[in-house]
Amino acid sequence: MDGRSGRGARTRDALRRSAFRLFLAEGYEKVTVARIAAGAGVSHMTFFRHFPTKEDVVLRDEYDPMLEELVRSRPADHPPVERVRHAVTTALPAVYREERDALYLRARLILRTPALRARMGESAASSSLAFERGLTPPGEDPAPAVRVIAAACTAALTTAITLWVEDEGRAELPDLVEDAFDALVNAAGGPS
Amino acid sequence: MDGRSGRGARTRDALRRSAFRLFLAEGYEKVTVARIAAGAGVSHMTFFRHFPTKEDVVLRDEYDPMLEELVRSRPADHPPVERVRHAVTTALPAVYREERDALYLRARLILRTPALRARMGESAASSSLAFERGLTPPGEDPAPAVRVIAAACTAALTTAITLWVEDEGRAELPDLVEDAFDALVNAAGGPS
DNA sequence: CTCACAGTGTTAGTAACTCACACCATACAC
DNA sequence: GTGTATGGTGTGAGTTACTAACACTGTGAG
Repeated sequence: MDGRSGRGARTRDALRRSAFRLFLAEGYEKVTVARIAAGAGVSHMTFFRHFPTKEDVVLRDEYDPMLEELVRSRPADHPPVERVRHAVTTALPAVYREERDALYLRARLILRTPALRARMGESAASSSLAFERGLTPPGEDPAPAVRVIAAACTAALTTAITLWVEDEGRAELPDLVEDAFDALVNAAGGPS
Repeated sequence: MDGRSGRGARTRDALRRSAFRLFLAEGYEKVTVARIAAGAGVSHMTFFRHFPTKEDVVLRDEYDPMLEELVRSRPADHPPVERVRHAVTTALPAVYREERDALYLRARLILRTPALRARMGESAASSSLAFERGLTPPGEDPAPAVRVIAAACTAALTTAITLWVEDEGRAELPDLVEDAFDALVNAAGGPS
């Protein structure tokens, strides 16, 4: 049981905290898994029992199920992009108010570390899957068009986060996300 | 000079061929870099001089500059998605006729190998950059909206390839790409 | 108390990658 | 020819992410 309560979850959190503390202080590459584990008072094997790879400490997040539910909860006759957009703009501000700094530092760490940036596509794919599922009635397979749209929405979201980090966090992420979805919706007809 | 002629390019190609032969026969994970190198008659160090990682033998491609040029060559007052779409639907059929099988086997290998799938986002990012550049006048920085659109087009393209492989290559990739761009363009207003 | 079991530690691997440095082949000067 | 750059390659030793096998411990149920 690798669940979310009990001793397991506590060392898991300790490992994550130890990892971020070290990564932010010294950079991802300079920190070995052994030191992360030592910082959490466990051995390197325990690290790998909780996170399949070093990259996963940073990349894994838990937002997907929430996003899927939020998308599903919008009326099915609304345009799919709007369903996704509404889900995101509903969920984001709450998270954003609570953990803006942590969110920014994490995004910056990912985008500035080649090894992490390289594996970002995987997180994106998993968000995309959540959108696909939210847009599809339970039991059915997502239609090809739905998969394209889900992937495009994910691309918009990822681009917004990238712009946020390039801007060094001065702009407000929810605004950038709004702009990104606007750009996506206007893509077909609008001028360059 | 790691260019495209001379002894360097020859061993580079030999390494790529050796790698694909072994990967397709035994699977990506079972094959070590040392064996790839041996198959090309060189040492493992030579492998890493030509490809920074094992994954790069499969993931690196050379289409980006061509795509950028094709996008740029379309009139700048056309909608950006159409410029990208035209570039892709122009370039793809030629490549497709010549190397359909190689293309399919490569795509399948990537999508079915976790380590390669995980790093697909990196290739996607590089195609996206090519689109951004093609959509932006030289010397200028790509506008945020352009970056969203480029990323969305890349997502459409990637989704089409994924569907092609899931379909086991029965459908024609150019058709799937057309459908994916249709879905993208109709995303804003169309029904679910 | 005992038993079950999840969580952890130890040890010993494999394989991807890096570094330092020496070697060789082609090419061009003289 | 002989020298001499230079790009490509080999050797060998090292670091680190990750895996496998197996033994240990603490906690909770009966």
